[in-house]
Amino acid sequence: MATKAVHPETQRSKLERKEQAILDAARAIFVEHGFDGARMSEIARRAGIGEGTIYSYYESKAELMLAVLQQFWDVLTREAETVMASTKAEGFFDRLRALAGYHLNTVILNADFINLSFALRRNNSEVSVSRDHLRHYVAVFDQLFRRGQDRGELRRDAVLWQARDIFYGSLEYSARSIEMTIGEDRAERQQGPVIDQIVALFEAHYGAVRGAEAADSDDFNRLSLQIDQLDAKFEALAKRLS
Amino acid sequence: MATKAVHPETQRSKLERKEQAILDAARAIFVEHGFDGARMSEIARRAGIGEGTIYSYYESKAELMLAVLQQFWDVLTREAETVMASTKAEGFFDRLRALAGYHLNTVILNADFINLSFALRRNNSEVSVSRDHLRHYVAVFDQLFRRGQDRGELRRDAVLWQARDIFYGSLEYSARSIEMTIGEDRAERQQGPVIDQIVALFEAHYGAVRGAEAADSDDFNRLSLQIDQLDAKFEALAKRLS
Amino acid sequence: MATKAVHPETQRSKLERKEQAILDAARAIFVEHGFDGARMSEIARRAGIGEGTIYSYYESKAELMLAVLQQFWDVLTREAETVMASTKAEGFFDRLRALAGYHLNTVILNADFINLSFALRRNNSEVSVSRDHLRHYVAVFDQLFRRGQDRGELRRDAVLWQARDIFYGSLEYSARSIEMTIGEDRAERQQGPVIDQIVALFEAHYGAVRGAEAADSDDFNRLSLQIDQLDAKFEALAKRLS
Amino acid sequence: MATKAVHPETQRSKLERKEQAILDAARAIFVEHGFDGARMSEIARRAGIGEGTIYSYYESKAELMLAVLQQFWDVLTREAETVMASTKAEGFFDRLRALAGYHLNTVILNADFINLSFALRRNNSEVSVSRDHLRHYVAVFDQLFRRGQDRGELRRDAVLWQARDIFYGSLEYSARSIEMTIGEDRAERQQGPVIDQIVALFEAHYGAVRGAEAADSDDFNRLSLQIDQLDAKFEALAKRLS
DNA sequence: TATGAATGAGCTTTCATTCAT
DNA sequence: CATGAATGAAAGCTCATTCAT
Repeated sequence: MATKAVHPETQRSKLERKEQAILDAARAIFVEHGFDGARMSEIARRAGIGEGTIYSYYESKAELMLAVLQQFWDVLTREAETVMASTKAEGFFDRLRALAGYHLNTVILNADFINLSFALRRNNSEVSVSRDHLRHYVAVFDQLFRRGQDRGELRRDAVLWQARDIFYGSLEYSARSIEMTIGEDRAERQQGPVIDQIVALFEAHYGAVRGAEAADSDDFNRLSLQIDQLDAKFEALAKRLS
Repeated sequence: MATKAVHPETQRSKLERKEQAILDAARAIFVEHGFDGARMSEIARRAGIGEGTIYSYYESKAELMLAVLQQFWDVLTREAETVMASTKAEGFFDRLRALAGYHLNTVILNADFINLSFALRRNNSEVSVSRDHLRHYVAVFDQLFRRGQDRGELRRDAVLWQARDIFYGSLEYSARSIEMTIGEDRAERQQGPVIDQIVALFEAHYGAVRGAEAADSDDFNRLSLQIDQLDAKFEALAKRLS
Repeated sequence: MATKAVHPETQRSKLERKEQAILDAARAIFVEHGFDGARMSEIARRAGIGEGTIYSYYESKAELMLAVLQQFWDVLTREAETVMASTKAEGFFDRLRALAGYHLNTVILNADFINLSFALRRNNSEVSVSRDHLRHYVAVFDQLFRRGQDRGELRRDAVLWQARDIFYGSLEYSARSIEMTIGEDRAERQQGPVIDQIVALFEAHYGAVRGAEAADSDDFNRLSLQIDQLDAKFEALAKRLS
Repeated sequence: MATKAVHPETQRSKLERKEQAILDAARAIFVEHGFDGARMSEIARRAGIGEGTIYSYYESKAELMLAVLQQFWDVLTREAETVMASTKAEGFFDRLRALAGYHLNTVILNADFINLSFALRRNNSEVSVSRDHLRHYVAVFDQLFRRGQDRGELRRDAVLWQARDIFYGSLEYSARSIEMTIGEDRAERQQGPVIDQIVALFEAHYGAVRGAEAADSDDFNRLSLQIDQLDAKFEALAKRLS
């Protein structure tokens, strides 16, 4: 009886293992040679299967690439969400630090593939990654940022997409610098200062005005408040329209 | 005698014109189809010459690509230097604003080619751009930043490469967002807020701690920024309505 | 006991049913896509069996094709013989009419397969139909013709193979014309005139020279033929009008 | 000066020679292995050129096949017309004999290619010969036959397409028989009797009733005349409608 | 015996590069 | 130098056939 139950299980898991082997091999070869430069035969050899076998899993080279991209971004998104979920700190900047840490590390480790991923967005019409993957991934930041605004830790007038570009743009360029500057092993040591920098920058720029020294509100502050209120009205309007 | 002197001049300029035609055609085709997707025959046709002729200027497709990249970054660097040279303002943040404006605009206009340029860094071993081009280009920022520190406008403890990554990373990601969000013509309007944002961010984070006399200016700047943000939201709203 | 006796019977018939399913599926697919265009996997799917199973019945694609051809011509021959056996008329021309009717109808119904069958004779060395099938099939005509000569209904000096070629050649080309000209359902109506034509032609050309008593019949036949022709023209006219 | 005039001439004729070499090689290989079985590399080798060169003359294998078919039928049609034009005899049956002789000989010599040509009509959707080639070719017969009717040598009530099928069908089957029966060299000797046969057959069956013995018109003939008149009316009607 | 996943030889087609003119 | 016809290596993909289950 057990045999009967286990058998299909084994079959399926074997297929899944093979499929994953193909994906892994494909990713490695794609990263190494780019999409056009990668040869299906080499992917097959690396996956330890025959050339034709790939085509019973994926209809074409382009579709294989798509599957690799899909899985990559799915995993990334899930991990980022896990990191957020398992961060105990409640404050925005602590959580931002956690996210920045995860992202920077990930970008450094997967720099080549992320680069390839972006490159395909432009050139290759058939493999163009649906931007949804990326959008889904950065949604983690978006959620965190909005929550920070709701909690009063961040300025109400901050524009989300600008903050997002600053966050991810800075981190990605920093990742490249870290990669380039150093060999592989010391890369981690450099990440601390970069993250501190980014978080500090967000604190300085996007942090809500706090404490007494800011409280000696004069005309300027009143104006600022009025603008904030206007801003809130806008947001409400925008929401009603969408 | 004049003839003898002029003739080679004409010859040379004719050759140079042809070479430039090849480079222009190559860049257009490379951008449109990527490196592997571009056909030498199409480049030749676009340049108005025979297929074989290209090979008397460049030894191979890879070398042609290299030449295109070379020229592109050289022009960019020279333009950036010109922008800096022709900016009359002496203060760091004003000059930074000028540089940011130039860079953002350039990145938006040449987004596809810059992307291709980066893509080749990884994938294609034979066309990998020597990083020197880029290093040369960002030297403009480096020089500006160091001068800011020397003049006492920036904190002495700021780490140059981190600041540089934040500057270029933020701008590049913002450029992508602007591109994606908007059609072509209104892109310029969006650039203002983004630049304000970046400059304000540098001011807040890297600006040397100053006395009370700067407070007024600070408040003004913050208000200005808030208004800019509102403006950006307006634009977005207007777009959604159209 | 009954079980024991019946069981192998069932087994055998099951196998035979499966084999026939393969042959039927193969014929359909071969006709639809030609020999090279047909895929074994599609034949298997259509036969409702696994891909590999075909190979326990036929060693290769070529052999399967051969079996299909074999069966096809065997069935044709057997049917033609049955038609001859069940024709009560004794006179040559009546029997010829019966054979012509059967052949024309068969060729129309199996036009595509017969075409494929002929095509393979030339092209594909491994599937070349042994000409014996065909020879066996046309033997029905040969026998009939010789009997006609023996009975004194046909000229003694007629050359058998020439007559045979005229008979089958005319019918096959007529079948093509009928196919092309008309949709499917009305094809049968057109067959009458064609058969009349051929039979009349054999009568006029191969018929033994007879006495006056045949003259009446001859005239009748000619009138009948003329009317048939008119009928054919009617049909054509009717079609053009619809 | 001569050089200038001759040079392009040479160029063009060289290209044309190469193109013809490709067509010849293609025809040979297609005949030998069928459309699917033929390899482009073998065609190239036989034409004495590189593999890729074919593709600067024909876009694909299918198009090459089409060109071969095109040329083949064009040549055949032109030759048949030439034969008809150079036949001095005016009588229908003499001219028919000339056409039959040409056709039979041609079919024997090109049997394999004609077979392939027919085979493609069914199977291969992309190479299906437009039936216009064939229609154009048989138009020679059609014209001849109609002229025979006009001249009163042939029955008015004869149906053209039936006569055509009998003519070409008989000849083609006869050609096959001749081929099969004999080696190559003696084939010609066999052609005489076959042609005599066919012409005699047309004379007996389609020849207009002549001479006095047919003139003792009785009721039958009157009926026949009436039918002929009916037929003429029909023809007029059909013409008015088209 | 039946299955269908796996195989890999072999196909057409593309295109950077060469070279006779 | 300029040309573009010719080249042929190389790649993606198909499918008859095999074989472990």
